Amino acid sequence: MCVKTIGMKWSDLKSDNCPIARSLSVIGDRWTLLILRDCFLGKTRFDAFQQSLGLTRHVLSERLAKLVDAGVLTKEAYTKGRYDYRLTPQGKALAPVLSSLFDWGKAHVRRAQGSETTLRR
Amino acid sequence: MCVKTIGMKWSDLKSDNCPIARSLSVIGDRWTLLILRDCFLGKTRFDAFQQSLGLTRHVLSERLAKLVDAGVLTKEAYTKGRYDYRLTPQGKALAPVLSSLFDWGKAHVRRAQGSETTLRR
DNA sequence: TTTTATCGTTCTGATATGGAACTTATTAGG
DNA sequence: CCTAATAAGTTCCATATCAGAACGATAAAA
Repeated sequence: MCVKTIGMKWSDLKSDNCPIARSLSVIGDRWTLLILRDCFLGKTRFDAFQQSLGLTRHVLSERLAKLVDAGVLTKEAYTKGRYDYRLTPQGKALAPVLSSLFDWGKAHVRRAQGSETTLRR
Repeated sequence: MCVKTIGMKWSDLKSDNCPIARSLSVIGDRWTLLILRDCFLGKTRFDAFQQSLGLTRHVLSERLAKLVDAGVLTKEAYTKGRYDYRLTPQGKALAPVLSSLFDWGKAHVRRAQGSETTLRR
């Protein structure tokens, strides 16, 4: 199934023989799957992601660029300098991944105490 | 489905309302899903994971401890100071997650050029 | 008894992330 | 028309995390 490699780094995953590793090379970075979750929920804009997730603009910018580069999202200007990010067919094909994560989280991970903040800014 | 929170950090995910976010609080760290893949492939020991993945002992140690703490793996001494890590039922329930990642990677992520190292140490 | 294997911890330098301010262009309001 | 508010980043710096290597402690093997 998967072949042993030596001294592999996280950034080398994209050339791994294992499809799981290659998937993670695209969507395995911190925040990326949550960005995609928001995409499935209909969000398309930079600020919408940023406000929903609370990650920094810098990281969001990098993650979106990587997803566009990987063909998971498209970036289209709806007017000059403002963009919509939308799932490509390849991105939509991630539905089972998010779905299985949803199921597992619901069944097996209890909510920890802490900020129940439903607050909006 | 998921509730907006403000100024959320990665470490706050465990108290998020969204099951996907809570799943990622447990298995969303770098390397964690690859460690679990190896568990599904029958590996049980520290060095086996380390040699397979090439991550540092420090990070591996931390990830394993977190997975044990979360109830995804058990840590059992097979002799003093040496351990087997095995999937709990909760851990085995992650099979659909890995399966969907496998399918998506196989269908949608081409192998990049680069170290095709099938070498062993 | 010396060596080797296992399972870590510690140290140091590199990389990634968080937080905030700053840019540039675009609408919206008066 | 002028000003303010949005949108989508970029830049800067402090902190957190990671990679690489060395160090320890215990246990099995030679």
